[in-house]
Amino acid sequence: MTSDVNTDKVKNIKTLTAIQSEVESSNGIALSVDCVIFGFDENKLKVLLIRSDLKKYLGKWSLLGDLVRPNEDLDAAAYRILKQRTGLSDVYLEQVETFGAVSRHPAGRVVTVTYCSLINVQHHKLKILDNELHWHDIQNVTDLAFDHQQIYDTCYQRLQKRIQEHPLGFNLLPKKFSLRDLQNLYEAILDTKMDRRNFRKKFFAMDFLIDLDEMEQDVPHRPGKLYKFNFEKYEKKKKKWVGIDF
Amino acid sequence: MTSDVNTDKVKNIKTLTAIQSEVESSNGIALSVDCVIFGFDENKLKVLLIRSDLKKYLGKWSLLGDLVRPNEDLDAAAYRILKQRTGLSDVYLEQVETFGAVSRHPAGRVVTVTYCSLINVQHHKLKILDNELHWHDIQNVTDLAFDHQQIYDTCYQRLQKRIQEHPLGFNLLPKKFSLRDLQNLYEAILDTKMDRRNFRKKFFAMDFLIDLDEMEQDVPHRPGKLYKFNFEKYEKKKKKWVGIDF
DNA sequence: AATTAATGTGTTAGATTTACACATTAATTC
DNA sequence: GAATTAATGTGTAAATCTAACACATTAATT
Repeated sequence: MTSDVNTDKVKNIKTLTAIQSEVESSNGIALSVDCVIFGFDENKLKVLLIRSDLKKYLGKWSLLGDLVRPNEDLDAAAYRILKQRTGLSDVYLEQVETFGAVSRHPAGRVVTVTYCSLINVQHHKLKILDNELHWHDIQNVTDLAFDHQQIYDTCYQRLQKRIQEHPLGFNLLPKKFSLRDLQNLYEAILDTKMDRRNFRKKFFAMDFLIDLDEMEQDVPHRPGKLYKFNFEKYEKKKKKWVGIDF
Repeated sequence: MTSDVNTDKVKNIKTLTAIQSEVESSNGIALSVDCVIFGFDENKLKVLLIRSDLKKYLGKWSLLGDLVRPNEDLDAAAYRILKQRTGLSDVYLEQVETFGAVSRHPAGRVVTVTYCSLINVQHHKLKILDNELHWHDIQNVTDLAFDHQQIYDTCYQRLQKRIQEHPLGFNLLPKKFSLRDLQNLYEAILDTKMDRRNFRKKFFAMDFLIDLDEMEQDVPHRPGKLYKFNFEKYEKKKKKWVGIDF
């Protein structure tokens, strides 16, 4: 790792100076978006972080973000960041929460709208050649720059909640996956172990998995069947709600 | 009702002109908060709305909101609006979502952070003397100004979801309530009918209700017992999570 | 004293969740 | 190529939760 923390290798990403001048010139509140980008690889949940380019946070990791442009919708700004950093468009993206404590940013008053994104690491592996941009294991995400630790924690909790109630997880997996892959994903995100038999029963009972009549290749044991998720059927049949439970 | 839509009876609420000048002078993005304030009265869920003070939306109702001040946290801005409009502090308040479509506000680029609040109508009944500020039945909330219909719908859906998983409802009830009151509340918010016996069984099984050994007064039938919610016990015992279910 | 309109309680069938055990398969090893 | 290994794949029984449903009780009213 280099310590050249002011490098700006990706075009159109604003530097500290740009943020400062924007905040000062506006004489008001600047608005940014920050993205918590999750991926899943080697049966581990990962998050994409970049070195902070602020001296105050030298060496610390931070989320990917940028100022919102004057004529840009919030979602569009988040998509722009994703596209710039991962090369991917057409990915899952959801707004989570807006953080606006007065002193959260050293350059001035910057309110940030945060997004959670889930991407399939396979699809863009080759795009990340930048030393300053890195996939981090979930376990090692501590002490981020700014208030990014709090933002990250919030987004991770949101992910844990949402993945139990919506079929988000498939955005993190290859198109074809085994039930073991799926269970590994859930175990990684929820940080728990589940019973293999009950897990399968659960998903088969939902009846949203399409059996592809294909088998895993190149596994050092009995290969499992491959499935894909039936999003069309899910959209038609999804639950209205559950019941009182707290 | 008067059509004097530019009246500004509450001090410190910015007018259209103020917003316009703020947006123009900032040469960037203005930030506001909007509050969806729910109340419960006469067994109906209500929402507090005010007449829009913009000519474009003459006669339409809108949410309560204001620009965020340069040195004000987002939550503080939302609390300020609540306090100004209802006289209440110490109320339930939760950030829901931020809306920032480029053309959502006629005065320029205004991004708004929206909050959902639940208040006990009994506690402040006397404060609302302003004709332009009104409790609306949930059923009659249509065609709001700006993008406030979308914001309201989002907050109402969030409320429906959250009340099933967290003890939010008690913020809308008197301190002492009967199980019938509680069921009426749930039925109003979720827009459904529930079986009285199963509803009681559910809440008794949770074991978070404290029997006050008091009875309803002045009811034209057999009075029911009064209860309060045991927040301390809830905080200690609340669920970690549920399971995969979609 | 009879009527009314609620509250308060219990049971049963069905569905869901949990815990748990054994047969099967393909790759690997000997 | 037979034995071994390390997975996948399936089934069942107990316990819990949910949903549907009926009758006795109470206080106010007639």
